[in-house]
Amino acid sequence: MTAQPQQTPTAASTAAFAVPERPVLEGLEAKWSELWRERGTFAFTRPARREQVFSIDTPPPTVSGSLHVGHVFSYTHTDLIARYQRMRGKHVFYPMGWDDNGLPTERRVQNFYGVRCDPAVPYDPEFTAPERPDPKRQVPISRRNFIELCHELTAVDERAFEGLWRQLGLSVDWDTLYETISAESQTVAQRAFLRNLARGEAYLSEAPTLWDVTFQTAVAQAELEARDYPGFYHSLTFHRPDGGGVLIETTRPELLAACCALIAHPDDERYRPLFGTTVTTPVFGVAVPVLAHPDAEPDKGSGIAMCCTFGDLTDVTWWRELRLPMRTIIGRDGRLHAETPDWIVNTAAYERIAGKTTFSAREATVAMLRENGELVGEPRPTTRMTNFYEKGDKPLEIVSTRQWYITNGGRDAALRERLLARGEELAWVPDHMRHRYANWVNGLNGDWLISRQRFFGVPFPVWYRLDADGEPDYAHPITADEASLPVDPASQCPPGYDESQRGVPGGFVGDPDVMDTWATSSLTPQIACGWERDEELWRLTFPMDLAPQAHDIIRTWLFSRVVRAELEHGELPWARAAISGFVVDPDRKKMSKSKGNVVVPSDILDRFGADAVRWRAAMARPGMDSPFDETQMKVGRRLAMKVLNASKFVLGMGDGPVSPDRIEAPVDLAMLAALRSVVAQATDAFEAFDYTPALEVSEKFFWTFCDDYLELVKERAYGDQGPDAAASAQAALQLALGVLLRLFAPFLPFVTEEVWSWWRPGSVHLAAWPQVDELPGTGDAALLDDVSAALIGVRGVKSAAKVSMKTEVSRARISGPEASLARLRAAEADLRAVGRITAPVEWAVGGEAVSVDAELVPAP
RNA sequence: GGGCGCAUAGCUCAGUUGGCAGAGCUCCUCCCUUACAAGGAGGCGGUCAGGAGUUCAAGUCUCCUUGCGCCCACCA
Repeated sequence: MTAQPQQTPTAASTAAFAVPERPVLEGLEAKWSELWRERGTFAFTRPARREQVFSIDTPPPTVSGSLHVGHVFSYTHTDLIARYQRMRGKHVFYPMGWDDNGLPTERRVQNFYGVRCDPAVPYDPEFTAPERPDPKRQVPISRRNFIELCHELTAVDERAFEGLWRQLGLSVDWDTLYETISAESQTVAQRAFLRNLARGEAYLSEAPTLWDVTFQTAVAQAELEARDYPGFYHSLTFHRPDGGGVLIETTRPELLAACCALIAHPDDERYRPLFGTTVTTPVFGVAVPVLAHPDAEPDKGSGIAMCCTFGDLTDVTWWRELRLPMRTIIGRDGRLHAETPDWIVNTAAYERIAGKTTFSAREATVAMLRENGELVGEPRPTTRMTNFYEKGDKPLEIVSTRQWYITNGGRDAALRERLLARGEELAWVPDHMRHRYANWVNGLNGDWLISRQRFFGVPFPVWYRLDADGEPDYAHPITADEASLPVDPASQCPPGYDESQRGVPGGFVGDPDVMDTWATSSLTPQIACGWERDEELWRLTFPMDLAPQAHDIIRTWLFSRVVRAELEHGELPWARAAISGFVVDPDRKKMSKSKGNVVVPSDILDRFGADAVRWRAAMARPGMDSPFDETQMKVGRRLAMKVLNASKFVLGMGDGPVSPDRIEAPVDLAMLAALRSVVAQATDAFEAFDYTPALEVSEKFFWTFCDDYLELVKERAYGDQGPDAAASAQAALQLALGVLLRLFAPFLPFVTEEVWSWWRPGSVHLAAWPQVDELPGTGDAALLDDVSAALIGVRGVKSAAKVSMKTEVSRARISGPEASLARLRAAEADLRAVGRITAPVEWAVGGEAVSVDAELVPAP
């Protein structure tokens, strides 16, 4: 934001209002965001009853990422609702959170400082990060040093985020800021976990797990992303006892050493005779059974597949349902085990792939197949969909590991039904988004894996007893007392033990893992609303009113919060979810850093101003994707500027406030009657959480107000028709402006606040949302339409003649339906003034619409 | 393959219960007018994706087709 000279509110000579000589948009963000902070304008104050509160479960942005224009839009959408509810008199509980824990932060710290966490390295209190980080050669540092760097960098990132949100004008209460890595959040996450554990909803299980070899951690189903991945089909020959061969096709020949069966469909005539027999694998000579399973697809490949532990999720199904042996060859680092497994017959062959990456092992295996004549034909290129961790760039492997899970209905039909029912109970804006939730819940294939083999996160508050051989007893974890939370089992002892017993037989060991980020952020309602920390706050804010977010995280954040609230409280965490669309590039593609089409939000805020950007955001309806287009920002900026100028004009005439009792002119009453309808429509739209029509209807009125009404009454307001006529116009103008500023306040918070400060006490954002009854209803709104039509007619004549609008009209005849003419007669004086019509208007009944015929005074 | 959404002016989008096709931007013409030239006024611009049906009447309701987007599934 560029520093701007303060606008000096110099009172105009004739007006009582503090209207600046030349109002400008520049500097309003800096001025008002600072004043709102000083005055605590958006501070949450606690009322007596829950119904007086409107509470919002703000998405905590990942501070290790960068905010893009899509964030700006969706956070603006929430702010529109927040500001409306506040003006409706609600105590708006609108916290901000920073999601700073977890793998994204670790990754950013690694890249930013050129370090990596190595738990084996001792803590170095003197450590300073490398001056010139080399991303290729990351310096190994201790866990504690690493976590310190995470805190250091997130603090910097969070200041930048806060600055952007203040510039955008989000009306959050910064005193209720939370961080997902804070001690308080850790306490909530650990407490909720211990409750889950006690109720049997959390459990430890050794099972095949989706594994990212780069980050060396397990990942959850919700974090998968299927991508196209190139590969090759290889045809391999397995050997039958009778000397014949069985042809199978695979894209992953490096898993041949992990093969534990061949599998075909039970009805497949080609392979029926083989079921129950044994074949031997090529290269490694391992005997494996030929089995039947309905998941085998006869028309895929050769119709018979090799099952390995594990190539894909189908392998896992077969392994589990057919009770096959576990033959793991890929380690957590993505390399093949260095030691030759005991099931391998041809050990010399395995030694040629031992310790290699999957890529090298594939080449070596194919070479051996070729040498043996067991490769049929040549590998054929193909592209298939492969699962990746959404933040990773290598395909996921499946390895058997011990992990913590939380039940989510993926393996429990009854729980799944309960969660589906919650999705139905929830109000969705827009409504069709509920299908995405149901779609996801119905597609779950397992419980929620929450443990990550990482460092910067919430530790599991459990320890394991070590038996006489030093083996952990995973079946009976020692849990922390709730009163002791948050705990770090890596540095604190379980109850009844001391530090000398750590890691020794008969002693204990702490759980080494941390919870996934989503496991903490699934508890944002509990964190923000003070669950078991602040009973009064909890009672006033939970369940919350609104869960705003974009549609990409319905399956993660939205669903996981429903799960945790259902398990812990047996109810929805909020009444309503409001789903924002994405900002896409002009080609309708999702914006992403890798495509280089990301628009930097601070840039557009600096160039167009926050009100203009917010205006554009508000034009994107809930759930609708919206292409980025700079020209649209200019329209918002023009509106903000118009508000400034029109307000200056309205407040600059006369001698200050004029009582609404003075309003008598039919034109004035007509304008106010039309505004009544605008207020009603805008209110209805906001009540349905549909902010776009609220803006559209207000804006449409405002432009007519400026272009027609303001022009029409200008001369009268200056006093050309006497003091009473002037008073009527001035009072109507002031009354309308007071309403319009409040209608625009949620959308254009800076410019409306600026104008409000010229003539009204307090903040427009704490003023009451306009009511229909504030405006007189005695006028005939149709008069305004007739006047607009007549004005367009007069202007049309002048425009067609290509003369100035100041050109005098010597004779004007207005024709139209009788009712319209009757209304227009009441405005004749104003019409003649704005149209520079020198003679009385001639009225001619006829036609369905108002039209104007005029003779112009020739230029001298 | 399953689910959801979208298709209206060159572009971005409105279009309530079926009742004369709209706005803004762009473009063209004009006007430096005492709130506003980062402005104002006027105008050009449509086979409502295609087809069938219901109806006095369909952009709107029903069915089909096509195209686009998103989510999920899809590693033999």
